[in-house]
Amino acid sequence: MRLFLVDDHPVVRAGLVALLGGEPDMEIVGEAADGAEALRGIAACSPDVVLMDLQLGEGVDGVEVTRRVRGLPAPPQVLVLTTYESDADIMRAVDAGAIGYLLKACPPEELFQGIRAAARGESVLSAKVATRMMRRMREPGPALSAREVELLELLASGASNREIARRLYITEATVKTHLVHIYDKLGVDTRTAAVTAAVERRLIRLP
Amino acid sequence: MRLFLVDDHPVVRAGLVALLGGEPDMEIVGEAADGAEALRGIAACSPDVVLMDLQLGEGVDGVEVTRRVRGLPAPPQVLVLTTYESDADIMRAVDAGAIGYLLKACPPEELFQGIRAAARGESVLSAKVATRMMRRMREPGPALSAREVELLELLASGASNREIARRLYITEATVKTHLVHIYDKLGVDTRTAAVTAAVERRLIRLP
DNA sequence: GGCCGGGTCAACCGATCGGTTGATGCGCGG
DNA sequence: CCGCGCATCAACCGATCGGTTGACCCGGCC
Repeated sequence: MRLFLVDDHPVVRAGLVALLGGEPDMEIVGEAADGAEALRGIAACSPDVVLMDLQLGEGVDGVEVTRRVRGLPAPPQVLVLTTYESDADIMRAVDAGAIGYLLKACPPEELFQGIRAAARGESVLSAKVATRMMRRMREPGPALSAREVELLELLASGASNREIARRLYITEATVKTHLVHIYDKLGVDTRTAAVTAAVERRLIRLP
Repeated sequence: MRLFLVDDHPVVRAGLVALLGGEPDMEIVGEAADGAEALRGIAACSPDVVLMDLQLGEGVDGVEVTRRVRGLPAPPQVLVLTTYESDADIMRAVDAGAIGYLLKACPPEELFQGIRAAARGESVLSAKVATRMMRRMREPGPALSAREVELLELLASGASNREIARRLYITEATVKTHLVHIYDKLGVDTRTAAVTAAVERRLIRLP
């Protein structure tokens, strides 16, 4: 089984080489520390599975690399191996064509089995990730309306209700109504908590 | 040189073992995946340098472990080795008694030299971290105190003044005084704007 | 010793926010 | 057609926040 590693941390790459070196059925045919290097290397050495970190320092992020890798002719499977477990990260990675999502905190045996599963074309999720996904499925996330997101962005800039009203050509009363709905959907009860919750769920993005 | 590793990621521990194993002057005398394990292990095997991750999963965080380690009789040097580079993380780690702050993304050679420097009692910072510190020094930017950053983090969680007071064991009056100073230094006039400004300037980091 | 900055606290005031109830109009789909 | 969600507005109330002034203690520095 031919593996390719993409991770900007030399320590992590060394760890994977050390761990996977003990598995006789696995062979590491290449490594990369950033997106450009990854795309070159993967095209050159045609691995079976790519282990992909989502955060790759300054350049392109792992999601975009995953998307491009999956766009290659006869693409390898991409197995995400990262630190984070936010809903947004998971959804974006899966959307980009990743076949699985493992956390770096997972025990080595789970990693080995995950790689073998990915090579067979089976999906694999870390226990914590799977739990989160299931919960999200069961509880259909209260989607914010476009208008509510619009308010949220002004909220994040620190605008008062009056300023929001002026910028959106509505009255303060309407702003307050929207805010109540937003608090409700995000499960918070202050404007500040709403902003951080929205940023964490990547509903809005700070400049 | 006796080293102790504290990191909740098996992959990272394996990587450090693999990398440091190639250095003849370094010997890894113990590892731990969480705070409690770390404190027990360090007390037992008296290392020269502890490599400490700041994020340790569910339990105590690395900053608190660092503080307690430095409180031991004849404590080892603690060298932080982590992924993040926000001012808040750096300040809290240094405040807790860490002698250096390296990023996992740094090249192995920088890591080796950093460990040797830490063992000699010299401070060491990753290039990126050092750059950030220098810029902070040079810029007329009004530096927030450690206490103010602490408030800012609670602010970002959406806590009210009363909650902040309770969590920090001070009164609401003091909280308000701090907030006025924070608004002043960040050039804003609402708590929400303070949070977004702080996140943009990487004074704090959202979970 | 004296100065200064950081951290702590107090009292006060007006402005704003959080929460509620209730209401109107509009578009969409069963 | 009628319900439902979305967006809009109004009035009200208590709680909280933003801003000010003034005060104390402590540690570092000149």
